[in-house]
Amino acid sequence: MKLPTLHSTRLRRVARQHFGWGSLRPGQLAAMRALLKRRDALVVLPTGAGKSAIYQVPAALLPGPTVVVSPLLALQEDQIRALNDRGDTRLRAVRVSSAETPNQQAAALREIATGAARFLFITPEQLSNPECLAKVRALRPALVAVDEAHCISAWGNDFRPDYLALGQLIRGLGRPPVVALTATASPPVREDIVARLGLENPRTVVAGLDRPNLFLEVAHCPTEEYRWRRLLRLLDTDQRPGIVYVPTRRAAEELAARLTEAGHDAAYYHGGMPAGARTELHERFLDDQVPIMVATSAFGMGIDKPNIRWVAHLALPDSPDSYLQEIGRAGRDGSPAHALLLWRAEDVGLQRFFTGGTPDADELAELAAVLRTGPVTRAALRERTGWGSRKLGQLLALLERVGAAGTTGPKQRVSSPRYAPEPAEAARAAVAEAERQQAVQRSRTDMMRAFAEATGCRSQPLLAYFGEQLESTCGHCDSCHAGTSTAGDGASGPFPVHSTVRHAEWGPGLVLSYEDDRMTVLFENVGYKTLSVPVVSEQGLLTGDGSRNS
DNA sequence: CGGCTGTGACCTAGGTCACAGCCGGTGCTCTAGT
Repeated sequence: MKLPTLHSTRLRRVARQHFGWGSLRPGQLAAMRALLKRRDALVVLPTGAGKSAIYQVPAALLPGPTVVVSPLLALQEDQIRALNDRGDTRLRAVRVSSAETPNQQAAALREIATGAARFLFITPEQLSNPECLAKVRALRPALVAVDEAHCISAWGNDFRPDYLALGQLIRGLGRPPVVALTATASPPVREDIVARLGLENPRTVVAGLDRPNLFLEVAHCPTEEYRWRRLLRLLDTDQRPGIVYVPTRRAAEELAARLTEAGHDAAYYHGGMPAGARTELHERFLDDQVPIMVATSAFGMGIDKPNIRWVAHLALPDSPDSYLQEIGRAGRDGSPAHALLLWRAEDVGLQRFFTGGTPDADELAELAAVLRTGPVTRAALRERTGWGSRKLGQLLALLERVGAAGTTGPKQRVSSPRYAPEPAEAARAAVAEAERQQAVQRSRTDMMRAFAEATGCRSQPLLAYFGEQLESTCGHCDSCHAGTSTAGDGASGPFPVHSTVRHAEWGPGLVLSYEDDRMTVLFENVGYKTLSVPVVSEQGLLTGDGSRNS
């Protein structure tokens, strides 16, 4: 037997003495050791599996403060409270955000500088302020933890553009080791996180995507009335509490009212509600005061509640990524829980809309031309073009992606890099890039629909999407219980799983799985595709390059 | 992309149909006025 290393021993001691954790899981320990050795890490673990510990334990041993980048202020408050409630001065956490006055912010930074506090919680938006970045850099952080790292991929392109600049901002902090943490990340999302954050040879820990205590059930609903009746059936049999996900704010309000009227006490939650009401509902839900929460996707990030008994979807989610994230909130206590997807073909239209349209090539060319005149701030660009910050951020992100824009200098001004393409060419490339992103997003929705329509074991294709192979049928889905799951074990084809292949039109791709006579391949440029193995073989659609990725 | 709502045509009464227009998720931050 291998002797524990010095690092492992120190980590276990801190975990026990400062956090009261008697044992560490192998995945946790591997990531912690990497961080102590100043190596980057990428951690994909379900919430509640001890993700936070992975940065908190090494943080207590490193010779400098830890900066925690976290997306939601409410989530930060929970995390800070959890640390400070331990009453351990070596683990004290403070925050810099719009919720603090300038005096409070200065006091927080002072506490870190004097060693009175060890964790600084912050948003990407704060770090993108050059003055703030310089102040944090002066604290000489020893570690940066990026929590809910999938936001980089999910939000960076349009919704919260500062997420895209995070890699650049971390370099601006002096580039300490970085750990990215998330609960779900399919292969392209992982690649995006690694590329965007500039992680170098990260220690990657992925575990626990299969959840044996979670019963997966899917029902196609021909009508809205049928969907309603199926939901009522769930409410008649299953315990509380549970979450119903709906696609729109209006649906959340209307469904909660209808359920309450039908005798099922329900509340609603969405992003359009006042902050105070949201906080109160969140707390009431955690405190078992809300038996049924009807919500949009705004509800859930950071909800670490063990006893959620079921999660129902009253629309097809936009991707297996969102789906797994949302159903993963059920049954964290290990007791039986239920994930019910009630979908209609009509649901897809809304997702198509959310994917967005193609940006205007003329506007992209105009912006690229402005950037060639010299470095400008985003504010100046907004004034000059008259576009909103959302739209500007979206166009800049695309231009940056094709090498026609870059952020430089301590003032974070945007300009055209040397050897940037001509504006017309940059616009053409940016439109192509936007179309590629949309094709990938559409293919995610296609995969979600394929999952819903599948007749075999549910878990096998779902986990295959995330690059995990389940050796046999799962035994905890509707198909397995109905006996319709075909034994998919050993299904194979002309190219090994996880090998790289090439399609004449679609370019390079990664073989994810085989099921019956079909195979799923993830292509860089067009996203996920399901192909017929006989057709692939007979027509020689794919060529392999013999390499195997891990 | 597709569902929902409102409007007008139809032609002699108010139900039916076609069609245009609108709407739809996720949160940070800063600022002005109470």
